[in-house]
Amino acid sequence: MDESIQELSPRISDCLKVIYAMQERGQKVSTSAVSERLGVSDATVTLLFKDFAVAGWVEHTPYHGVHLTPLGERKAMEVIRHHRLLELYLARALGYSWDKVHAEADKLEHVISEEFEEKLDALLGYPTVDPHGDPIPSKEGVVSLRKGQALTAMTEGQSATVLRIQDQDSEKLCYLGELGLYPDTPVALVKRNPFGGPLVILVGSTDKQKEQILGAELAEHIIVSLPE
Amino acid sequence: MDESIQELSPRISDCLKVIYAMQERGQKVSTSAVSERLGVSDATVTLLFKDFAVAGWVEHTPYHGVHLTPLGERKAMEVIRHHRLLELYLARALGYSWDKVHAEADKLEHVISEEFEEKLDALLGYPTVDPHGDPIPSKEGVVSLRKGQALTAMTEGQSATVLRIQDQDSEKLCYLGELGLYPDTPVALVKRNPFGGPLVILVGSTDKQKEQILGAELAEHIIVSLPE
DNA sequence: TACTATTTTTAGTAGATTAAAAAATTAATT
DNA sequence: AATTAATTTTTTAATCTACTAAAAATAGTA
Repeated sequence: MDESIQELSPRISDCLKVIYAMQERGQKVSTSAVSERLGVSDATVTLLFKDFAVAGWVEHTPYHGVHLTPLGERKAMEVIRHHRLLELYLARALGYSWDKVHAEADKLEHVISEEFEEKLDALLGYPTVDPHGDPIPSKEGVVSLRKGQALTAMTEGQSATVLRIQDQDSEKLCYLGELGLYPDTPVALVKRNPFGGPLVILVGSTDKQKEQILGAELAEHIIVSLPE
Repeated sequence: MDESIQELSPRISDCLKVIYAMQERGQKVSTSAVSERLGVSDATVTLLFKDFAVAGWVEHTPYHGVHLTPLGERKAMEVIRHHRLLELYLARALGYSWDKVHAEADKLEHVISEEFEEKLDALLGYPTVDPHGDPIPSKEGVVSLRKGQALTAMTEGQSATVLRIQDQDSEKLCYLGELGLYPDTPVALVKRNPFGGPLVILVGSTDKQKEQILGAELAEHIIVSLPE
């Protein structure tokens, strides 16, 4: 009767996550970009795109990639909610460092029940952001997007607060942690070197600020919010 | 080079668990008995038995089933340790009722990392029994078996303590919970009716005992320890 | 128009599973 | 004991799913 996808296999939910993440950053969601991120062949992604289109999760324009439909976005939200709730739980309740939560959550998210999710949610006090500052969608699939901009877009002398880190690479996160660059940390831009050169920033609250140098590559993935 | 099984797929670890559980109860581990418990065909189990034999986990006598080698027992212990640690964690930390922990642990046990296991272990204070009274093997695969006997083997008038419940059926556990029959609960046998009839028992410590009637079928799976 | 990139299609591989056939075991009957 | 019947297990051949390499189609570009 129903030809569409019923249960979300790990591959399917991973693919949904990738599509959503790319779309969120305003990138074109092409076959090759997704295949590279998932570590599978292009052919596999083409087939996934077709299945997703049949399920009504994406609009698929052959040779031009996909973009999520409202239904697909809801599906993606379910997956991302599981993932981010788990990340926060691992960090808070089990003492995981923030650079390790992603990999563990990636495995757990495929098997936890709705009941498990609800218990986590309650235990964490119905949180709205994960350890990287990424918003946790509500049960209904609503995200409270906090407006921000890349650290690289700040003007010299400006102050702001770290909102989120859009990178899940363990080593990079580990390094940023050493610099003290966690969500909710105050930062100020001292100097931006030309030609995509490194930034000089002040990290921490005014009483114990520390000057740090940060490559533009990394800074691009640090989202900050300016005070009104 | 190495033909033997490297990573434990869910099917493989589930099969190991079933073999161990049957062997622990002194039952013959036959193809059909295992296939029924796993919900797969006999042919599948025959193939699994062969793989296990090649890996050195079981002695396989064709047409006569398998029994675990010391190596196989160690492998089974790893799987069971994961499972029982998770069960206890779900009950203690997330407030799961004891009749629900089994199903959730069954899914989680296949994906958790060694680091996750260690964090659970430490957080729970290096426990030795799970919510059903089943022993949690140590990291080295050692189980501290507490001697006991089925409730049905008690003599009338005798007192004892519930040691473990050898049943993972959610509904049965739920019912036993209503009767107050948890591990460490004192019980006394008042009367055993003939021909496998129901037992009359006293449940709870002497100040607030309650008389209950219990079918022999259920009582067979309740293991108690007699005082010295 | 021709060349390069990317994407899709096609045909086929590999792993897990099973239905059905064949073999072995067990139990019953003579 | 020998024979038959019933049961269980194993083998075989085939299916189904997820995946990919290579070929074909399409899009973008000089």
